[in-house]
Amino acid sequence: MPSPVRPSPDNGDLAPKQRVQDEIRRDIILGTLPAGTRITETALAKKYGISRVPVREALHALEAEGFVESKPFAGSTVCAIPVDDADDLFAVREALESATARRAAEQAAAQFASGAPDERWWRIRKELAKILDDGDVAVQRDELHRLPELNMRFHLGIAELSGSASLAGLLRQIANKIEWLYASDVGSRGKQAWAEHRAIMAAIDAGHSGDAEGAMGRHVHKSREGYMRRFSGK
Amino acid sequence: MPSPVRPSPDNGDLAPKQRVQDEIRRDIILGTLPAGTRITETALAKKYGISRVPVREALHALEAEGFVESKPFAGSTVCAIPVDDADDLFAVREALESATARRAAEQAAAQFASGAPDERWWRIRKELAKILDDGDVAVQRDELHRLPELNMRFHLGIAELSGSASLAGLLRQIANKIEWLYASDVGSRGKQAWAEHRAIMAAIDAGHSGDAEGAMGRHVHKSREGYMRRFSGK
DNA sequence: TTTAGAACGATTGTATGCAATCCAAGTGAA
DNA sequence: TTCACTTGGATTGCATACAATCGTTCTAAA
Repeated sequence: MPSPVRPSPDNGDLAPKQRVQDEIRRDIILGTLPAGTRITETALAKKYGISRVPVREALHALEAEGFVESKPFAGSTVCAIPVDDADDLFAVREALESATARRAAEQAAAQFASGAPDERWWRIRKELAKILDDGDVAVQRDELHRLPELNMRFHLGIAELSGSASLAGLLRQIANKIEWLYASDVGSRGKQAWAEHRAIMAAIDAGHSGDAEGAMGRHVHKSREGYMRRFSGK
Repeated sequence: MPSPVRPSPDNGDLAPKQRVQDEIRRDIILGTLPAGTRITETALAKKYGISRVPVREALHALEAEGFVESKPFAGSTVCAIPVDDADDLFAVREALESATARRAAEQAAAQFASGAPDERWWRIRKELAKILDDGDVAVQRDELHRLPELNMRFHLGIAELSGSASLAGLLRQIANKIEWLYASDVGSRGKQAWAEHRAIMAAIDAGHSGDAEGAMGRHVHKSREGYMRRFSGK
């Protein structure tokens, strides 16, 4: 049996490589490892009590994700927060998520049309339902610190529902960077943003691809404006 | 001295890991390794005469790029060509490259304004000049098979010129997938598309960020329409 | 004092060996 | 026949050992 409750997602049963990768990424996003920090495989291996090999693979993956930069035979350093790219990243995200929402709606329509229920589709759909419920509870109880993670899982879930692995992969990358942009100011995207998720989900469930695309586009656009207003002062 | 001419980019002096990674990606894009092909580390290690470790890292990188899919303890398989995602990938690329072109123009303006010349900037700018010249020569001689690679290098070069590592990284990912979409039909994007590159470069050099953004956006949009017309029959 | 050059330490890159895991074929009894 | 179980092979995941490379520092000569 898994532990009944996970206060912080420790992922104790994951493969060491994945565990280390998630841990380092988290440390970078939360600022525990500030930009410019030098990272060596040996030090991390000792810290986590494992060999260099999984650490090495984790670091390479994080390099592909844009969190660390490594030079051959010279070690890795933590990249700078892409704060200058914020507006552009949001622009790309807007195009990307509009597409995933529309495709998710198309998938939903196909799902209800054909009599053959797709196991995978229903699993994701049920998970999204739970995410929405959890978010509503969090809003009611004013536990806004839980929203960022739930928000990310919602958007990635929609991407999964779209059935497109390449779009979902791209979104994962951008979502990580945007989470990094919000840094420690995590609890501020607010209740209004969360409320919009229900409308997006409803449009997808109804199979209204145009509505879903539009709702998601406006939703992301508001996020973008909110961010730029608060952080960039524009 | 490096070999004077490289008929096909063999990259004989790169690190084994990088070499293998590029080779496998190329085999996948060109169709030598069709979708669904099973890939094992041992087989590749024997094929390239190296150990499993660099092969393993190359495969993980290709998984992050979306070319192969691996399951724990079960091996990897070549992913399917994301042909259904073509239109969406082009849409994302349009947003992305509009941003890189605008930022590249801003960088150019800053470059000419301040008296301090940036070594890196000029290196990339000179490389772009050479790419443009090579492309023109290829067009004049009707060697259209050379255009796809030059085209990719031009667009990635503009991204480098933008100075944004995160945007450049995203474009690399999308560009790989789009090259995959064109598959073996590589020589067909035509002379007209290439001619537009000069106008984009001129707008960037002039520091006209709006013009650069617009020209690049229209350029990519035409590519998108061309692709969808020829391949998707829409 | 300055500078060219060599030697050293630190770090990554690669190779090999072993452990963990999964899948499928085979085996036995109901 | 069918189904549960075992068992074997194949494959990846990890640990350890060694080789290649880069920066720096120290030295010695101009």
